[in-house]
Amino acid sequence: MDAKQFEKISRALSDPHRIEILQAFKNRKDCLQCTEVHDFIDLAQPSISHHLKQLVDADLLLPEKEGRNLKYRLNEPVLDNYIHFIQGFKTNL
Amino acid sequence: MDAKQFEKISRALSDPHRIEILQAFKNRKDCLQCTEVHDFIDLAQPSISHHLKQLVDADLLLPEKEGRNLKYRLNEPVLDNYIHFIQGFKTNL
DNA sequence: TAAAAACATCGAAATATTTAAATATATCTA
DNA sequence: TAGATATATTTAAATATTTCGATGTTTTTA
Repeated sequence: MDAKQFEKISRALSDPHRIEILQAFKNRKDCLQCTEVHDFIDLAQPSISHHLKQLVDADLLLPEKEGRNLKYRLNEPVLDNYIHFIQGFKTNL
Repeated sequence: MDAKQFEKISRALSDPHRIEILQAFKNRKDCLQCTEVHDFIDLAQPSISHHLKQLVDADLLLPEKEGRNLKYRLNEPVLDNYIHFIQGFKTNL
């Protein structure tokens, strides 16, 4: 992961609603539906669409179209790479 | 770490100059001086002061005053807590 | 003590982000 | 096929962030 991607992911992680969306994966076997997000976040539909787009653009969520619905999977390898980048800040001498 | 602190740290990490500052710790035994930052980042002094403040406010850097100089240490425990918060996004079922 | 050095703060301009209303598109169902 | 449902896009307003010049504070040094 390069610094540019790290920056983009960090920005995606720097909003309370987007954090809430990601936390919704904690108690879930796999996917999250767009509509479900609407249930637990008090924002207008275009705003939720905007936030999900940020997360997808940062490669944190992988969208899967199912008819007129959209399901999202968490991109765990990218999370791991992000964590690895942070570990690199640490002094190793 | 709560979501609010996670958000603040993420925001602190979402700027190319601040990432560059943190990366400077990689090849360093311990501290980083304010003046040194000025050497490798092409920004006016108030801008660098602003970015360092963001990092200190996010608790990522610990400032230590030494006369008229300021030294910074990386707050590794906070980095670890931040990483732990991210791990919590992962599905654990 | 006067000047220099290191860092912070204020104020303002440029730019980016968040939000929602209005509207568009795609898909499903009756 | 008409209407309903799910999601995206456009536009605009409100707010936040980044940057720098000017200036202030503190500490060192000549």
